[in-house]
Amino acid sequence: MSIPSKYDAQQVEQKWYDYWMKHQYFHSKPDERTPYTIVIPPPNVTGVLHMGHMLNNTIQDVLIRRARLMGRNACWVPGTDHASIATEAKVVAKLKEQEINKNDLSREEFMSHAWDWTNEYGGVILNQLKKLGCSCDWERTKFTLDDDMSESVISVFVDLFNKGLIYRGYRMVNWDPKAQTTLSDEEVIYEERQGNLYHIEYAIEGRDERITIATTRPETILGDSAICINPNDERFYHLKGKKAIVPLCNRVIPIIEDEYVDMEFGTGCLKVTPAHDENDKVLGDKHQLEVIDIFNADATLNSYGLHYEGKDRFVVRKEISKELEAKGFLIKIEQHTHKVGTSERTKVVIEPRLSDQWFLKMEDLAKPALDAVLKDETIKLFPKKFNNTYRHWMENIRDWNISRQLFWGQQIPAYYFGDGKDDFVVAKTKEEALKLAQNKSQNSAIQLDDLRQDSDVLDTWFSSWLWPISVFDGIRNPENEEINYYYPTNDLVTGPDILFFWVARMIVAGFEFKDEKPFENVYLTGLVRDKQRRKMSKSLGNSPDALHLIEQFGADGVRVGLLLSSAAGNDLLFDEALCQQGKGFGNKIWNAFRLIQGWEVADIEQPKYVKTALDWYASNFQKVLSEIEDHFCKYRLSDALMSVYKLVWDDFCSWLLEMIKPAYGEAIDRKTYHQVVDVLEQNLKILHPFMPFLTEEIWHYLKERTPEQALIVSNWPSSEPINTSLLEEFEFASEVISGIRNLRKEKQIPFKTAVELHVINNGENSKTFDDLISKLGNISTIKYTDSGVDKAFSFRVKSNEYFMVADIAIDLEAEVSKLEEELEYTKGFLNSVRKKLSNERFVSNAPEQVVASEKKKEADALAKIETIEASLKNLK
RNA sequence: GGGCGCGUAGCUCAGUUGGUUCAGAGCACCUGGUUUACACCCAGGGGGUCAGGGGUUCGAAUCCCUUCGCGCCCACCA
Repeated sequence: MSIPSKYDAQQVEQKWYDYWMKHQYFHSKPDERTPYTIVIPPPNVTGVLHMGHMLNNTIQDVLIRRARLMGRNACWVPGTDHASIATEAKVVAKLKEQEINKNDLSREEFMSHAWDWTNEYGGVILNQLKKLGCSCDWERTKFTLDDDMSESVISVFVDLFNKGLIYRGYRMVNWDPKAQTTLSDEEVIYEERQGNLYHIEYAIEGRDERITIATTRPETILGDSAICINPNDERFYHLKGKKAIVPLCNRVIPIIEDEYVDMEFGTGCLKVTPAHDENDKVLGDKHQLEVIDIFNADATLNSYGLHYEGKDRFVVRKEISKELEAKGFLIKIEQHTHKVGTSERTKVVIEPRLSDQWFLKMEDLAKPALDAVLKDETIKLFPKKFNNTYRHWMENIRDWNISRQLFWGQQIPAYYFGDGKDDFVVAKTKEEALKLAQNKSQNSAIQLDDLRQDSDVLDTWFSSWLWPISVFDGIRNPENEEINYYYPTNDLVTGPDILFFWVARMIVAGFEFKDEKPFENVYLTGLVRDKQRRKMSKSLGNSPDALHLIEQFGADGVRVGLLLSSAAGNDLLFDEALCQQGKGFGNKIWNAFRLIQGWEVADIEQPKYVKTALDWYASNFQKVLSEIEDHFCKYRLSDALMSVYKLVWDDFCSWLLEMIKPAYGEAIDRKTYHQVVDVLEQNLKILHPFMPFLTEEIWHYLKERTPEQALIVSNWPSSEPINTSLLEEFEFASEVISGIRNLRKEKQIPFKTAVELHVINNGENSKTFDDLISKLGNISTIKYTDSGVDKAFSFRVKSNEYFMVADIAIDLEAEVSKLEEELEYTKGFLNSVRKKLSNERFVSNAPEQVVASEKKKEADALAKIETIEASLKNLK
């Protein structure tokens, strides 16, 4: 088999992905093995792969591939989310291009357009994940609007309603006037904006006096139902019980008293507009004020808006302030910065609005979810710092507004049979609803056609909070084999931005519907940013094209590039150079493999030093392997990768292969060859989760393999005892080799020139590595002596002294001054150690170990001084 | 306004309970090296008052106080 000198990622990656798929290595079904399960955070069905997905899914694939190698039954469930408001917004925009207005369409017509869109663009993102190498069980692909998924959602709604946890309420909600739907609190983004504080005068009824209020929203005066003062405010004592007149509309409203009013802020009195402000609503309820809604659904003014009817709220704000000014009501405009709520999806300013909505009571549901993370710690967040954020949210949780005035989603299974407030029933099907309605109304004449289903759909998170359960059909069939086997899942990998939206709610759902946590560990990745720390976003255009990156660097290269700097929870500053580094690493591995494959193998004897080298590497491998395990346990994937990187690049390539590689033109003995191949195979196994394609390719070049012997389903290396003293001996030997290299460089003795090495051995090292020192340092012979060597270059490792004897003139003076410098430094060092040791408080207070180590330093320094002085004597 | 976190080499970050992993890693940079797997390489090297100040301690990047700078989350101040 001829081996290409260049690794062709494009072709190789496609080949192995097809191969894995063909042999169903991504597919999982319950068996006797321990499961390892991940459910994908379902991306928006119409989304395209961006850097965040790349990072997130690379991490999941690393975890799942490692678990598979460790003998677990690895199951990674993929899927997509219908993302109600986001997708609906896209469909609306697309329809607009075709000059179709959403409002002109029936629900059925709109849904048909939306499904067309979904069928056309949906799943593109999943195919892109395949390019990245993601080993998802594609046979399990789910969509949150699949029939079975929707059934689960509806069944959960009915269940919670019957438990009294879902209720219908006329409440102040966040209204998105563009999408014309409500939003949950979490979908509202508060932005600091420069605004105005308008001071407006209201006449007092029956008196020649005015009262001044301050507001940021002058247009809402048309909805005022009271003026409120603090009962303790002396300035307004005389106005208690009086009435005020709203400018322009001349409505007479009461002046009420409430301690809620901050006497310090603004003018110390405020206008109350119950329909358009949450706090005002509270005041309104308390004082039984009239609720006057002045807006239409699109935030234009309605008939209460007088001559402003039909105009947009912001237009009115400008115009009304001018009118107020002209008529002498506006007395002052102050600059004022305040936070404005905006829609996460449409970016428009949210309007607080009173409307009928569906809510889920959260307080009791949140309790087990809170304890699981913070008290029992049966669910662990990585990094742990998110525990605080989680606590804060869960302890201050508010009822969840789950209804949305959209089409794209599961329609709320509430059916109205009359005009009364309570004339509705909740049921899984219309048929069931009919029976309930007949019962409730005591009217058996009600027909199917008389039932009107609620026109709202459910919040998209109301389906995704069931994801870890519903993908295994655990809602509809709570005792099915799959849910019992795969649930709870193991790791969840997602961004901290949806910790509340999704993660917390999944935990709530897990305890409520399965009486069990949905996952054990939550790995929260950072946000991917560009080099200037800006978020990657479509609008900034700073997000590299994911597929293009894969074309450029190969999926393996991109995976490595992403993982090299992505400590959990830290933002990742993405730089293409990292992918280049990843690709370079692949090249390095490829060439190491080519080197080994290129050796001529002969039936000759194995040199003695080979065993030493291989034994050392075996122990070193074990040491690094345990480091890697440790990193994985802590979800420190970039550290794990860095350990593998250094193991393969430095230890395997730079040390081991250099140690055992035959001299130019010579063959390698058969035994060594096979042993090195074994070592390479062990390396490939731990590399595989990070670089699946390259490793599988080499794996099959090394040996003829059946599909059952593919790397993806091989086994993670087992842990073996470590020979620590051998590792220490190598450590010492490597310092000797560095010493030789340094001297060679310094004295310009080329590697080709063999030199002798004379050693004064003060008992520090063994001779185990001498052959290897000779090989890597090109030393003709190593001689052990008692006395220094005349006219030779020298260096020291610990207390040993090494003399390099070469046929090269020595600059005596330079050598002497170098030694003297070293002597001086060592003496200074000795001094500082002795100073410490003569400090009685140090000796009596510091632990024995520390004192002992200081004493050792002292002894070493003394020995070193002695050898340097001896050398100096030799030179002079 | 409240809470959390961060500031260590040019860059991105490690650094667990104060003491041999204590001043580190990768990248970048500098010097030398190419008929002998790989210049996507090899060998070597420089570089940090651990944000500033104060304190506790025999000993502080690590603990405490404080100043400065940055980030995130939460909150109804009209």
